[in-house]
Amino acid sequence: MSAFAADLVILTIRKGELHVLLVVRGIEPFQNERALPGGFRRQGESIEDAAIRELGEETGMPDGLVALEQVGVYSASDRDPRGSVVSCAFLAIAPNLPIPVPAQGSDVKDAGWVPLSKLGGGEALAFDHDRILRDSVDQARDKLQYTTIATAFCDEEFTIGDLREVYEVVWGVPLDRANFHRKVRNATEFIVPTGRTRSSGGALGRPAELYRAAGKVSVLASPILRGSLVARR
Amino acid sequence: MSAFAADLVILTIRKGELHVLLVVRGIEPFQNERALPGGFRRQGESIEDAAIRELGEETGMPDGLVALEQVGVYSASDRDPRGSVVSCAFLAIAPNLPIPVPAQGSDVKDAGWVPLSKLGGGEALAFDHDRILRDSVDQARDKLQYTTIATAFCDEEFTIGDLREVYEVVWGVPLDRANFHRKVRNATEFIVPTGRTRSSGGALGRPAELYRAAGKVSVLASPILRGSLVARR
DNA sequence: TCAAAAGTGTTTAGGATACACCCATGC
DNA sequence: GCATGGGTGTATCCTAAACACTTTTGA
Repeated sequence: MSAFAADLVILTIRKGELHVLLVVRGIEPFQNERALPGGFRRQGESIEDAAIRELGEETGMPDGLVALEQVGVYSASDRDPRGSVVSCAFLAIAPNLPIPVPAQGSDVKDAGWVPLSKLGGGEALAFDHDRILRDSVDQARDKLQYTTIATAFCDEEFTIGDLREVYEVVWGVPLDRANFHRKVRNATEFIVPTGRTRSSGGALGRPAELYRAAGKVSVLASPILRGSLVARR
Repeated sequence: MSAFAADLVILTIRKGELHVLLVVRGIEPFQNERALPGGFRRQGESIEDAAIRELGEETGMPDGLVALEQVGVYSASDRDPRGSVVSCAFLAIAPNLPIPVPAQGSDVKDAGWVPLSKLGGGEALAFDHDRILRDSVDQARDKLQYTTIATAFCDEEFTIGDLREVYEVVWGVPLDRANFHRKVRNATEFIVPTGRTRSSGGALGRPAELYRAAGKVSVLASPILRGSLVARR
């Protein structure tokens, strides 16, 4: 039997740490084990449609909440004990996502945000999902450098501080505040000012200017180099 | 009916121009029209295995001749008139490839190298292969900037002039010879000298030092910026 | 000895770096 | 006022850019 599935790596930042959305499987194989959300494609569905549908069923995330990006296809013949299952992995990075709630009658028992630091090494997930998760996070780290994908981690409107937090959390290094500000401010086709500032929010200090993404995710003419913006002290 | 296929975008440089490997289909749908090589996955095969097998059958390229890289999955429900066919697209870039020869009994009538310049816009290829080709070439152009993939376009041993030709042909711009030389020579984890020089080859002038790739294709710490190396005159 | 291609030197300009220093707000 | 985070100024350093120059071969 040959089947086609989608698996999703949904990343978000919570309390200054990178989290991934995981489910606990309610059925065999790998019952009661943790896995990435995902499932089988149905007739007439594109694989992207299947991914969005499964995300909604298994975690309650509404359609259109996140933009999906393909990571790759996983088709090793031994990746699923049920037989030949080809899976397409998708990556999404989004801010302030709600606590997931599996739909009644779905194949999962539970769903929740798990900090990546709590998954260190080892065989933590079902199927080849450890590998898929690692590839996806690597892709996210690389893409921060040379694309404008970081804006997808933020709200519609965001401050440069919000954007910097994305880089710091995903890269795991502190960046120089002043130089980061200038770098992204001067980059073309990255962020555009809205003219508003963030008045409320409980944050201390001077209100920050608000920006929005300049357009679709694109390749940066001048990359945000990881090595060079790291703060020394 | 749902089926899973692989399509291949094989690029090479011939006479200073970027060429793609195309076939003429021998069966319906799109009989007698040009398409990318590719075909259906068989039981127990990974999708990569299927891609390599089809490449051999349809164009006579031996196994292991090229390293394949995933481009993406194409699964729109109307992309194939036969019904629901999910295709995974692969990209390979390689030097000095032979003239293709379709195997007897394969589904293609002919195979050959076609310069990209002869395909300008329009609906030149079967299925959604125009789209797949465009996405693949875009990916190759971007990856030249921030990965060491250009070495995959060259032979096992190559000169810096060979490497520069890859950039110039794929990007379609002339680069400053001297600055390109220093940039790639000083980049870490890109190229390593072999100590030999290229004596023969019919080329005029001083023999060039030979290099080989430093390792697997990786992300460059300092990207080869397209805009900045372009020669002005 | 001449043309052709490889490789190196050198000046200059612009951007990155590492800070120091102001600005605006809540308490 | 003062702590906190946002924003700007600036001296220094480093690399990219432009192009002249030298080296090594074949004819």
